[in-house]
Amino acid sequence: MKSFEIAATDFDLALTLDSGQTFHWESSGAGFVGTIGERAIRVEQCGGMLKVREGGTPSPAGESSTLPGAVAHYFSLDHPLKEICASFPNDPAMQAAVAFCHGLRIMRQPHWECLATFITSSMKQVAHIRQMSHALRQSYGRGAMLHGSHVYAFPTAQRLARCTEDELRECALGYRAKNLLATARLVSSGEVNLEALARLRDDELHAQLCALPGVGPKVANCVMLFAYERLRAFPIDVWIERVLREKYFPRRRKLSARKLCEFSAQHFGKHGGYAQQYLFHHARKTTPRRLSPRAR
DNA sequence: CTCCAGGGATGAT
DNA sequence: ATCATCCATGGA
Repeated sequence: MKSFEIAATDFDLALTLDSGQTFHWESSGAGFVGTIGERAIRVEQCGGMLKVREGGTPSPAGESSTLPGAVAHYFSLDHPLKEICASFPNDPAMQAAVAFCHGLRIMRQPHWECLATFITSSMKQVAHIRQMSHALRQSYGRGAMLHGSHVYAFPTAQRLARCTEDELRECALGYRAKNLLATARLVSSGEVNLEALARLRDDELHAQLCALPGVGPKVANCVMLFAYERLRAFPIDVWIERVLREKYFPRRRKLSARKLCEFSAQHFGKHGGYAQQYLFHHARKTTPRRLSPRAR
């Protein structure tokens, strides 16, 4: 059981983990428990420091990197956040989002874990995506012990490829099960090499990801941004589309999705993905939830 | 009960 | 090339 601290300035752990880019970290007292790849981790922020503990069974393959290095890499503590924010356009919506999201970093997630999770994300709220992620992990992921409780890694493509569609449906995936299974088999067979895709240019990577079952432009951009460190990638979901239309094109009818995509690509610059994440999280956390029918 | 969610695949214009 | 429809599931 290893334990240590690392410095983390301009970083807000809770904000980052709650921003809708990863879906498996759970609160544990003042900290969080989850996995970084195959490693079971507890991490707690104390000012500018991260207290980290690694739990349970070491991974069978053995991790090549040191744990402090893996944590710093996973949370992208090396990203120059001030420079990134300074590159954003200077408009009111963006300023409000930046003020709201201080310390939010775009993480570097494992390729397969991120791809598989976002395949399950279509037409699902964040809470539902978390449920599906946990179900897949508990059913098919490798378990480890941490603080006397079980922590599960995300299942490998090889493991999911051996499942039936019905088995995946038991994790409440619905129609997404078919796509996840098909993509898992492509990755498992080696027909698609997710690590090799990292060498491609942005447009080529986007095209290759969109060729996978269950992956369209939006999911491809999420995977590019959250797993391949393509900080220009700008996923447009229902929230961001709403923000763009309301804040950047008020009372303009007939604005195609194509035009919104072109606008966001040119307006938000080389770190557009960061800008997108700030706008997304700000909108999601400040938009009042609809009253329940019962309350009215 | 209804409405909607970090969409994508498919088939019709 | 754009547009409509369907797809399962569960919170609010």
